[in-house]
Amino acid sequence: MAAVAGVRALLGFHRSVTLQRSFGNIPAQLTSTFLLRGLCSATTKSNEPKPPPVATENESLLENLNLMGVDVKMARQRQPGVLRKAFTNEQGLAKFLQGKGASRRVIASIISRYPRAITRSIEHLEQRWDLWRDIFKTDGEIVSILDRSPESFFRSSDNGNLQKNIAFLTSLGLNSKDLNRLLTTAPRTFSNSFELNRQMVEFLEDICAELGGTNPEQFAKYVISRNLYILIRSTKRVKTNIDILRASLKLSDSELLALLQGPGAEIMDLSNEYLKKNFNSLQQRMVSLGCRKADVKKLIISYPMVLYIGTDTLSFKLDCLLTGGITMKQIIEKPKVLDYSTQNITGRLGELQRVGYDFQKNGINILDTSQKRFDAKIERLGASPELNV
DNA sequence: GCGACCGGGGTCTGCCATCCCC
DNA sequence: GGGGATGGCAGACCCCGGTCGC
Repeated sequence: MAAVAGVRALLGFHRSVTLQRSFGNIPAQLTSTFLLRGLCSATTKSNEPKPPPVATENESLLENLNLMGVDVKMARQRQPGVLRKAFTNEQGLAKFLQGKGASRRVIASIISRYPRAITRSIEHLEQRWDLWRDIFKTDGEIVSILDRSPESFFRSSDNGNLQKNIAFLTSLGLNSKDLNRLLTTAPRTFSNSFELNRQMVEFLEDICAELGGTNPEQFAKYVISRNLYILIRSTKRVKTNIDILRASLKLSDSELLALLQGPGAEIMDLSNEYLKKNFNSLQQRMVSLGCRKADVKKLIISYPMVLYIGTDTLSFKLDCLLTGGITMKQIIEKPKVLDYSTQNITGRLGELQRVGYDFQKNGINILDTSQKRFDAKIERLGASPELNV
């Protein structure tokens, strides 16, 4: 047993120092094969080097990962094949990320959640990092995204594709600030194949042209900058949503175009079923409150984000507002009040009730203000109660 | 000074299915 | 057949402040 432990320790040492130092331009597989076979042969008293069994996990790799604080159970669950590989670069990866400012905890978490990260060579990592640094000012920003979404950085081994994506998105007129926001918010966009991103952009341009728009390129750019998740959705999903909106609201081409190149861009990526469910639920509720279908259309066109709110949340918000003395007509005229959290709405209604605020006389705009402005208003109302009635 | 209107910013991954290559 | 690469899906808001007109 002691001998085995010694070999593992030696193997780990070799893996972490000798081997990784030269990982750069040499394919990971070749480098590790040599070392592993050499060690195995030295401990089995056999002249025939034996490769590790194909279907079993690499013991020294498991040991290394455990020492690094990796959740091996999670890694096994996510990508079991990686643990069976004889040739990996976990120490090289760790060293690389440490050099970029990642903590031990972050590195372990990254590998636990996306084990394939340890199959990337140093050369690949350096290239990819440099490409990301074209968009971010500091290494720290990239580390925080890796911590959040390791898959976005490590899933693709094609740096050329990443380069193409950056060039393509830049060619759309997206500036460095837009790219920064895009990569921060929806990093998966940059791991998409260039072709997939191009298809979505072309799809958006086609939609604009079909609806009679005069500037498809501008339209696509607008939609992307307004909805940063659009490029990680399928064209099928977006198309279905557009069809749902058109049919449900009975929109003309120009009305639909205006909606999509306005606030409607933000709901184009919702799941199709969710969008339908929320629309039906909203319509049902509004009709039951005596609204006409035209009112539903008016509300959605002026505030499409109402379809983003889950049915239960929306129902609760409406209940709060209605029982607080606000009418449905007021909500339709001023739907942005639904933008605020239920907690915020209930809190403000309570405050306003306390000072005797009259919504019929003063309207409901007070609910759509920043907390600072709201507090200042409450203070004034408290000092001069006659203003409320 | 105040209210109304409006735009913008933060946040948003982990998993499964499929295809393809070795 | 195994594993890598990639496509696609579900999940489901909140808040702030600039500007302008009165």
